[in-house]
Amino acid sequence: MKKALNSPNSIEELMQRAESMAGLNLGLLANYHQIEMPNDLKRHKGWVGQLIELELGALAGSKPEPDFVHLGVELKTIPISRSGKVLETTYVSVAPLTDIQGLTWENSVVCHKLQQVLWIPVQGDRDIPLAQRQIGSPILWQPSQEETQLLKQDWEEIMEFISIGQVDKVTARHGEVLQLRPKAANSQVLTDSIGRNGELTQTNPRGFYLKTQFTQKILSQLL
DNA sequence: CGCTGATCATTG
DNA sequence: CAATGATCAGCG
Repeated sequence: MKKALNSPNSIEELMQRAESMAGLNLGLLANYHQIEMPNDLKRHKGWVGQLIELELGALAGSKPEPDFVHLGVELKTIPISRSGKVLETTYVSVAPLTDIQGLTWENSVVCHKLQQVLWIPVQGDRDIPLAQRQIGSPILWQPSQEETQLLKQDWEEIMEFISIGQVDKVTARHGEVLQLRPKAANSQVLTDSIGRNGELTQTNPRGFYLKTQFTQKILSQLL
C-alpha cells in the first residue's frame, strides 16, 4: 500500500478531503482503494494510518519530516473509543541518542513535527470489526503557548538524561505530556547511545510519544 | 538498521 | 482499566 493520489496543494484542499471522509467506515475506504483488509490489527498495526494516508494523498516515506512537507502538516490517526476516549498514546518521532550537543527544543524533530497536526479520529474499540469502524471529523491543531511550554519542558528534561548517559534511567513515567518509550522491532534491537562516562555504548532505540491525556485535551477542546 | 505507520498485551 | 514496555510490518 502506497502510491498516493495527487497530494493536496493547500491546507484548505487537505481539510476538504479530510472532512469528506468523516462518517465513512474503513471497509468502504479500503474497498474504494482496492486495499486488502486484515481481520484485526495485531499484525498490521499501521494499517489504518496507511489507509488514511492513501486517501489524503500523503507522501508515504520513512523520512523524519512532516507528511505534507509543502503544507507543514503532520498527519496522525488517533483511535477513539465509543465514548470518545483516546485509546492510545501517539508516536511522534525517534529520540536522538547521540550527537545531541547543542540540540535545542526549537531545533528538535519533535518540535517541528508538532507545529501543525491534522488529527483524524477513528473508532478503535477492538470489538468493532475493522471494516465497520467509522472515521471522525478531522481536527487541525497547532500547539498553544501553554502546550508548547509543557512539551518543551518534558523534552528538555528527557534530553538532559540522554545527554549525560542516563537514558536507561528514563521511563515512560517521566514527562507530563511527552514520554520516552522503546521504539523498535523488539527489545533486542540496539542502537548507539551515550554511556555513563560519555563514551559510546548501545541501547534499545527510543521514541517520543504524546500521552493520552494530552491528546484527549486537544481533541476535546476542539470538538 | 533506522524510520515510518502505530497497537498489543501484560502489569500495576 | 489505564499505562508501560514490547512488538509488528514495510520501505530505503
